[in-house]
Amino acid sequence: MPELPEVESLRSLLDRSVAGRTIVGGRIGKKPLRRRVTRDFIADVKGRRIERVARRAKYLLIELSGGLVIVAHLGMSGSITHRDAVAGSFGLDPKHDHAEFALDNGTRLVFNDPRRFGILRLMDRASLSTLKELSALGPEPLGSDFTADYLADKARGRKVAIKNLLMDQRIVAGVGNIYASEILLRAGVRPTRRSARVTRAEIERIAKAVPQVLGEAIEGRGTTFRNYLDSRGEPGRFATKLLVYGREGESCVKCGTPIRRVIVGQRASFYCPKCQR
DNA sequence: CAGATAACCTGCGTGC
DNA sequence: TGCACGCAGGTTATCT
Repeated sequence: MPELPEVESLRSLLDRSVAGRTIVGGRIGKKPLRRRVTRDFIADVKGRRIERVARRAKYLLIELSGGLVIVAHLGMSGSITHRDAVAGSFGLDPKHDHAEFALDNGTRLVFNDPRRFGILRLMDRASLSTLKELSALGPEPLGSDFTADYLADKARGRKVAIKNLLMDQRIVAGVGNIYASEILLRAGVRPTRRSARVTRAEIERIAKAVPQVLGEAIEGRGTTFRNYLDSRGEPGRFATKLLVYGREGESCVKCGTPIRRVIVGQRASFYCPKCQR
């Protein structure tokens, strides 16, 4: 479920709550995650300290002492919750807990993912850059190398719909289905437009909207559209700020025109036919 | 090569 | 209540 803002919110919560703690034990579930088989690496992380929690695109990087790092991707339905010894399961079905790390203060980190599209693996920090999934990623959307010039260059000659271009992690890393619709509303561009046909002025508006929308979502601690919860079991606050996503038939907040829903690249997309051309 | 499509999973809401 | 169906915030494999 999570896109960049949800992962970044998780990162910052975890960095404050578990950095400095030592992993004293845990367990890895029997069912493998679908995208990457998770071997039982509890013995390898036991006794190591969590130095910091970082992020690259939608990947969470839990850096451990001794040069190891736990790479986690939440897929469509994953979450990582930080629970104390007496806390419940945060409403998550324990049968989808795939990993649990016990910390030296009696709390634990739990990776839960019903659909098992996520990734959880342990690697050497030094070999992180060789990880295929990470090395293919485009620039961070909140970084200085994601610019209108860059986006214009990537859009040039491309027939793919602009919304698909924004969701292509090799172009820019972190935009997912919800925020792509929100970004294009703010930029005033229909999601179906072929990338090569998007004008320079529109590209500039999109390049500006990307960090704006993602930044505001991070401030709101992400979006809870259905049931996503952060590491404390709390929903994100950005859901109330979604202006088009999930609002088919509702009036556009800017002009009152009914919001439309179309499928672009197999994904539901929402737009205002008047505000977006 | 770019682009389109199917596939990987489980759960939930809807309508009959 | 049960059941079929459509839908879900991601990514990859496999076609044309």
